Amino acid sequence: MTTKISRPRGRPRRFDADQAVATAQKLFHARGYDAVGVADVAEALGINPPSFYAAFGNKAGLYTRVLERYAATGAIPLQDLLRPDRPVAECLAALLEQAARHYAADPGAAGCLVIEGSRANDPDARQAACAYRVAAETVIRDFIAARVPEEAERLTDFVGTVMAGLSAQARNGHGLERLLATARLAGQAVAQTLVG
Amino acid sequence: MTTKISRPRGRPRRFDADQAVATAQKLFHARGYDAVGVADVAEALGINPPSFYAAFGNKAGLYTRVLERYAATGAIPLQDLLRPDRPVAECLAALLEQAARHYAADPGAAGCLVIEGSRANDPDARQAACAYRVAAETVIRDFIAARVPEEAERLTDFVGTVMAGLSAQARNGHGLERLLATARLAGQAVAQTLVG
DNA sequence: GTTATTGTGTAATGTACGCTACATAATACT
DNA sequence: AGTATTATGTAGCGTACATTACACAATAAC
Repeated sequence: MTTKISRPRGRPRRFDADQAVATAQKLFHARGYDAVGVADVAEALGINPPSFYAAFGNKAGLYTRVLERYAATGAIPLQDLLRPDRPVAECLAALLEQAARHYAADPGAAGCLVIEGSRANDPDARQAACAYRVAAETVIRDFIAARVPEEAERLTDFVGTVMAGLSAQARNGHGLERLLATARLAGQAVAQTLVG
Repeated sequence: MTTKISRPRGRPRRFDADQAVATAQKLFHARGYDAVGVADVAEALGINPPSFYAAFGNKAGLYTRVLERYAATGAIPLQDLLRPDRPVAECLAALLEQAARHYAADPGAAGCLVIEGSRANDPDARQAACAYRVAAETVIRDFIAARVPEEAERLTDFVGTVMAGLSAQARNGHGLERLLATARLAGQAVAQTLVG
């Protein structure tokens, strides 16, 4: 007995929607939301625009699917890095290091999908990406506030700023070594703050 | 005897080109290169597209004029901040603080014109902005290398990353206080590096 | 005054993009 | 077999944008 529910009614799709989202994610990550056209996505999937719109509604709809997939599979695992049983400074330093590795991992990508998506010209896409960015910031802020409440705002802003900077520098061509060196320096700053 | 050279030949312009560049700078700074259309600029200037193209060639041509003006009048004065007679850490901290103040100064603006322009979708505009960004990085790197050569690469990357992050956070709505707090924390990290 | 030169205004062109109308194909249900 | 349902393919619509053709206006040189 497999998990396959009885086949749906009409003509079957010629393409897999989840794989389409994965392909679109690569495109959006490499070129940014605005620079990727629906025609580009359709061509990459080997389908025509109507099939695309029947499956995803519109371009922004596809993007929300991409963001969901990124959050679920591709994003930095905040919950694993920000552990209540380890020093706050250690966790934040690990987060910054992980960000550096993450942004340098895929040479075809350009920074963080969410951070860069927050700058899209399309209002719908921008708001969708911003929501994920704010959510991530909230997780970080809450983590810090539970342990060092008086530094939560300042450290959250600092970490967020450095991550945005790392994403930008990854887009500017910085490789793993340079990003990592920058992230470690920032991590030391966090540690210094939490000691003083 | 004024500086006015003899009037040019044909019909005089109805608008002042330099003031037009200033107006366009505001638009580009507030909305970004891609989001500002030629029609927007023309409307803001009270002229029609042909007058615009006669004066500036094309949209990218106007943008190069805007960048020149920004570098000459609106940008952060690197030469004043990076002084050979003061400690390197002090200068870099002052630079970061100045960046925070700069990006928060105009609520209508969105970050650094050059840094944000480096992300434009239009290749011509992007390359033009990137050239200014690279030039600024070179000034910073040379300044550090003349005093602390072994840290020049690392500190330049760190300062550049934080500035890019500050510009992004300014776009995200961070005000002067938050940007300044972040910049000061980063400045302390620089000082810490140059002591250790 | 005439002519050459330069800017302006109207109106349009070409192109790229998001999106869709419509006829047709492929499948499940009866 | 027949019908309802869903997807596909062709082809196109509407819009926004950068850019320009062309006739006309304003000025300097002669």
